[in-house]
Amino acid sequence: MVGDLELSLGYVLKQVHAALRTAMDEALRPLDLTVPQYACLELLGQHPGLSNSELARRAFVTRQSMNLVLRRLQERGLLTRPDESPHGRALPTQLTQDGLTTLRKASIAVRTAEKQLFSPLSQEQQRRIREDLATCVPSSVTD
Amino acid sequence: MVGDLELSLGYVLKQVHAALRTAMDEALRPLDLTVPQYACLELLGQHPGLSNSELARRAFVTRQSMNLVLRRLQERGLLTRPDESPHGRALPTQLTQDGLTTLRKASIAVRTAEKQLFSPLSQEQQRRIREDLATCVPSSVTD
DNA sequence: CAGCGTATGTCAGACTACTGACATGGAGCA
DNA sequence: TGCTCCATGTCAGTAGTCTGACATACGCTG
Repeated sequence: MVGDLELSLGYVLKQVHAALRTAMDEALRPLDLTVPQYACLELLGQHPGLSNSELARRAFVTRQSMNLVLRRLQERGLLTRPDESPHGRALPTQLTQDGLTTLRKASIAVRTAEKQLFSPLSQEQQRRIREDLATCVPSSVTD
Repeated sequence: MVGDLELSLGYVLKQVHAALRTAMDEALRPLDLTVPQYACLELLGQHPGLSNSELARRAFVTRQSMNLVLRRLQERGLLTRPDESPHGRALPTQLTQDGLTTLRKASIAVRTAEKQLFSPLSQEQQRRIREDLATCVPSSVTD
């Protein structure tokens, strides 16, 4: 009993997260992409050569789940993985030209949806929330 | 390409949400409760007599999913549903004494975990974030 | 050099949540 | 009254994610 659920930061966080998820789903549907798939592309766009495990950590899913995501995207020709590992067992992943093109479209769609969701807030408010919330994230994820 | 993912409010939101989810899972495990089950109990604690569909909406899952949650909790004797509907088809749900007891323990555990997660933020910062984020939530959910 | 611990990729099984569908009960209206 | 529309509860099938497990590859250390 938190008194009132609306007064719980956790509950409000969940509300906004759910709304964001729905908005992203709708924005990505025309591109035939799921949210995890988009997350994978976006991560690879900013950090080319990331391994399956690294992608999984940053997308907040397990290695096994990300593995399936990678396979689907590879079958669609959006990314490539080497057959042999250059070092250790990690297989560095790269976006293809098609992958980059799809990412650009998806990124615009998602950013538009996100922008609309947070439109009630000023840029200053958004910046403040982002910075404040970032301090709550364990640094192990940020590196 | 958002420039930098860390600068995307959506990504930070997802990070914090994932951290909260993990913290809640760990806090609830000793009580043998999942997050959706806890959400169900908490909602019933604050709004006794809520129907399956109402619970589903407020917990951000489908009616079908919430239906399974209710059954499990009913089998465990934490809540009761009437065999016949007093009005329409909606079956108003009530917590049992055991349900209330469990809810109290769970609520404390969750609140403690939540408190720790947001400990880097002052009360004033938490209040501000909560109010700001609340303005982004479609009012249809809040009613 | 051999052994241990750790990290990665992958396979298999179980579980959870979702989509689609159907029947039932009420409210609103011609 | 009879009809439509909507909300609810529930059943079945599907897809996604997780846990558990195993083999492999590297770094460290005695």
